[in-house]
Amino acid sequence: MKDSLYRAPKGTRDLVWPDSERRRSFINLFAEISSSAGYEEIVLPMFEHIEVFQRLGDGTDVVRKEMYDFEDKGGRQIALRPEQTASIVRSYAENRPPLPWKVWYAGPNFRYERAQRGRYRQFDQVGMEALGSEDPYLDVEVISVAWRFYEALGLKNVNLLLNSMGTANDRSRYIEALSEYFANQKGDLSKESQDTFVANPLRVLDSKRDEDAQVIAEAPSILDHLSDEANDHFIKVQEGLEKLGIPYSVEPKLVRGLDYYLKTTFEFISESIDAAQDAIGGGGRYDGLAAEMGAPETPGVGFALGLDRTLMACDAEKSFPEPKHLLEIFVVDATDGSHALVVADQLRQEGFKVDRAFDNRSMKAQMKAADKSGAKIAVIIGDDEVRSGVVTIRDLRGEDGQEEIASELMIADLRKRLR
RNA sequence: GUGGCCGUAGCUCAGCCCGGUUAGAGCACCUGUUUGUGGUACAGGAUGUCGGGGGUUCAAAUCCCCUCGGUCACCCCA
Repeated sequence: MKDSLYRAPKGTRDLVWPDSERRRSFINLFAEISSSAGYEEIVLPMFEHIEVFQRLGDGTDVVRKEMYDFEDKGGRQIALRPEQTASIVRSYAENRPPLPWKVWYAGPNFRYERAQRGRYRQFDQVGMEALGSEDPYLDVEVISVAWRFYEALGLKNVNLLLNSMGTANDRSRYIEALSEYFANQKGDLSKESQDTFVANPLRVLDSKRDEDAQVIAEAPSILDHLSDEANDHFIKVQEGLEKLGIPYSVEPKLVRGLDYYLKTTFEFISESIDAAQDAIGGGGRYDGLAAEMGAPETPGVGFALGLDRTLMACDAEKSFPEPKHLLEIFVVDATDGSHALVVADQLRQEGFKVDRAFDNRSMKAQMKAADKSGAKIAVIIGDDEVRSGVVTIRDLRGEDGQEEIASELMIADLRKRLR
């Protein structure tokens, strides 16, 4: 079967229980926390016209080489979404909801790249976006929701890295200064970084290669290129975080992968993940993006968290544990299975969580199944019980206790035991 | 896209370097010891085209090539 075409495509996988349920709980928790901050859920298409994502900038790898794009039967150029911020801004431009517009989302994104642990071709993100305000405290709110979410998951070793990319003007002045610097130091850069420099000078700051460390360490800092406007904004954000007691470190070399960020950018790093993929979330402000999509100038700020990576961090920190089966009752039928059919249905209608075995297996086999199911109680029905109009109720957890109860008293008895 | 490692039963893996009887172990699964009772113990049982294709050879899980997949690192990102 391993060589078969009938398997999940490269970079994808099936989420089966308990992972499937843990994912759902994760999203539910995020929904609860973000909606308590006034964010409403938005459900977006999983694919868009490719132009929507090309707005992310052709200097980004997400656009250059990771796009899952194809032509549909109507000849449209379509791309599976590599992230959801672009779709949200597109939705904003299209629907023009009243401002401020605060939304949260959860769902899969797609990037065509080489898979490895914590990096898949289809991967889930949860995130939120707030459009319509330039208030630096909105940046703080967005960051704080992410932070409180990590806390709610029980994560302790998360670091918040903070930076500012300045205004559009600051950003391009900085890129100029950086380009000039790197152009002079070119000989000391690794070959890979020299290539990166041509495509996107900012990204050189991201290099993890030792040979680049020296050049990068001495590179000009964005913080020296901030206008008063951007600098005031940045200071307000830091003050806000301090008011909330959220620790952060300013990281002037933090360059996020998407080109649309202005002013505030941030990233959450897990210290617990023993892999290269330690960025578990990130975001920032994108005040220019709405105008690019044909809407009036509208500021925006938001973040996205990777579900898989965040759960990797949870595993490492032994927090947000896997769910347990919640089965309460297992019906064992030693006659022909018809009594289990009726009793299981009856108990389920009463609100109990009930399972049973099929195929007329031996009583021993059914008891084994009952034990493995995690049920607390076995309701046993055999010929004797049927004759006397009773059921045997056996406690599977504690000591070997079992007793016969008249059928009509079964529900009352089970309720007493389980509630 | 680049490089390293890996791919043997449902799962975790041994065997591969030094080709050669019916390819093994543990766990899980099924049956029995207990003809109506799980969790422990003991006994027994089923399961593999040794990832796929090609080659070398009298003979390939074992050697060579290609391919697919996984994994780790780079690139980049969640």
